[in-house]
Amino acid sequence: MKRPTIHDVAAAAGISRGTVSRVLNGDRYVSPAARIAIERAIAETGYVVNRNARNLVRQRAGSVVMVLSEPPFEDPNYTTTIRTAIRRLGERDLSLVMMIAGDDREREQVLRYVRGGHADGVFLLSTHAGDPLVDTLHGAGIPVVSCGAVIGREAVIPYAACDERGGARQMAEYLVSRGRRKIAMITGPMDTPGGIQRLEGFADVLGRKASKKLIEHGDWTHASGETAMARLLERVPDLDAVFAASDVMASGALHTLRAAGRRVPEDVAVGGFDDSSVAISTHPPLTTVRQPLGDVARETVRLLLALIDGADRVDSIALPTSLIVRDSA
Amino acid sequence: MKRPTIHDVAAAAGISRGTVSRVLNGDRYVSPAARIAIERAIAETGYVVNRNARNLVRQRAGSVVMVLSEPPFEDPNYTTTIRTAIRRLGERDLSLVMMIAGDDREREQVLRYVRGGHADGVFLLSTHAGDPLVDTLHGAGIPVVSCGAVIGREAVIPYAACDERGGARQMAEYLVSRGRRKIAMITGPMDTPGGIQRLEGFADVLGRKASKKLIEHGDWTHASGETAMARLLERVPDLDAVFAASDVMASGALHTLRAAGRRVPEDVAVGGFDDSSVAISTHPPLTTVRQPLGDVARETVRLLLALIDGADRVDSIALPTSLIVRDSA
DNA sequence: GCGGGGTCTGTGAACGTTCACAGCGTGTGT
DNA sequence: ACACACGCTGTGAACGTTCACAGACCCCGC
Repeated sequence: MKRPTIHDVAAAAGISRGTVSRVLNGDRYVSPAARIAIERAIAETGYVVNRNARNLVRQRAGSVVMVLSEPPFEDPNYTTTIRTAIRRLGERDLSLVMMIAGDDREREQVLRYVRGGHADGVFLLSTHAGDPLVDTLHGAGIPVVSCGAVIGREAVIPYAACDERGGARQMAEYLVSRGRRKIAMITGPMDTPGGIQRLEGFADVLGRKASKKLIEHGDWTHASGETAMARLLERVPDLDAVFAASDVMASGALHTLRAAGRRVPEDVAVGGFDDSSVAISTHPPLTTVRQPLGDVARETVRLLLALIDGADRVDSIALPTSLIVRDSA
Repeated sequence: MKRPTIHDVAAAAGISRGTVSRVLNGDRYVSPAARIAIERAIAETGYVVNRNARNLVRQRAGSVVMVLSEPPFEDPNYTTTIRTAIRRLGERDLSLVMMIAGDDREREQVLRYVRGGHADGVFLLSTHAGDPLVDTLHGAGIPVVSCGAVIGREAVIPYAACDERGGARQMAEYLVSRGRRKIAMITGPMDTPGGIQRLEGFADVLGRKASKKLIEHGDWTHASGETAMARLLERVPDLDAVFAASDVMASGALHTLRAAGRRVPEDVAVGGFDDSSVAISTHPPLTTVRQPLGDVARETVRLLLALIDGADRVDSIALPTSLIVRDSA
């Protein structure tokens, strides 16, 4: 009934537990005979190493904590990121513990958890500028990386992200190439990398034509896309294209455009960002920018593992996006 | 530099480590004087209990593993479920470890993890009928619950879920009450509770009018919604309503209907299920059935905790859904 | 004054590993 | 013949807790 320990394996194989530990950890210096005897004993007894004991003596946690900030919006992209992270960490026998840092109490909990040595590293997700947790975590002397840049802390928290700015440039260039002349933009919140950098990319291409009149700020939600579009139409009734920094906001813009009697894409072209599940649900389907989410997650984990392995610094990385052309532009 | 241990706290408070352990675990039988001395020492030293040591001696894992099956589709609902679960488990100082069981290798990994005593309980998510993991996990003698019923194992794996059948009934009744006469349905895969039970609820209301001609099966994807709708239109050109078992499939149906020149809702009413983010992105916005995702997750955790605490059986529960009326029906 | 129950405290052993160390053959170079 | 490295193995100590036990103290009733 009791779970077999390393002693049981040693006894079954007729070898000392030290040698069993050695084969468990892939040490060289163990004779072929001993190795196969032990491997058979492990199979027979169904032995599985006790992580608590191992981590206790090794002074490690054996896990990485992924910290979700709680944004007011739903991000369907989380699942891909989580999946990928689990996979990559699993290869190194690290488990992924999830935590939320939505309010102060939760931030305190995360901090205690990390300070208590319960994690070997921290994986930040969608953390916004000024989050108090960032500095305290970094100060705790534990490896911290972020999936997506942390605005204002780009230098201190390594990250992997998609090339937000380049992606926005792709979209802006595409709209221009299709002959659009008055192109507006609905940005994300300006304390997020997606909010700031997608606007930068837009401005890179449009130059002085990206006037303040043509810019509205949203908060990633459908509703904010609707109202931003309404304001833009009021200010610039003859605009012929709009680039929303997310598909969800683009779908909001579509609603407003339809209500105003504008045809898409004939009168107004609409571009989105993310290539989320919403992109193909709208009418017309959205031309959008796809992020390589799996790759971004994989790279983020790679950075974290490097830090855990002792690297004293690693370089952040931006991965290229791709333009997905559908009917809206 | 080194993390303070219980010995350091004991020394700082001038009390033995046994007593420190007692206040840590809320034992009665500790004098007020000792308690405050120790509490101050804990605060001063910044002591946090070492979970590995604690769990080692307690023979527990201190965590619950959430197992994601890998379905071919994206489920934006995961995040809500994960969030809620983390919250409730956190209150009991249990951490949430995520694992994926998409292929055999991963299932093996989950099994080893659980068999190795690395988890105190298992939280299944979106597991489909016939998943080999279910029986082996249950056989491992560890508490297992599921968020959403596991088809074919309802009796052995306790679960919390929304009232799928009742929700479908709500939608069907609503369509009938609006005067619709030829109502078709696009179901989910018939090895999932959402696939089976939503069809049952539909049949409950329509009775013999729910003929085979009016039923098509999808796989939750947008594309499957499109093709299912096309087949239905071919078979029953004069249908005046369609109920899709998910919003995503409903959005696929909308595309096909539009391409066929049908107006929604004038010619054909469309109903969805989930009230996901796509429900408000479509044109027209979807009338749909909302699941109380947070409550479902909370109840699932409650069941799991009860089992972990030693209950030998708990009762599964179904939570009521609500009809969200928008423009599509 | 004594037994006994309740409250509180300290101590030793255990949990299952890893790691450093010491030891033992066996072969190899001098 | 001797030293020495090399490959391999066993052993004891440690990691930081909890838990059972034993004992000290105090109060109460007789």
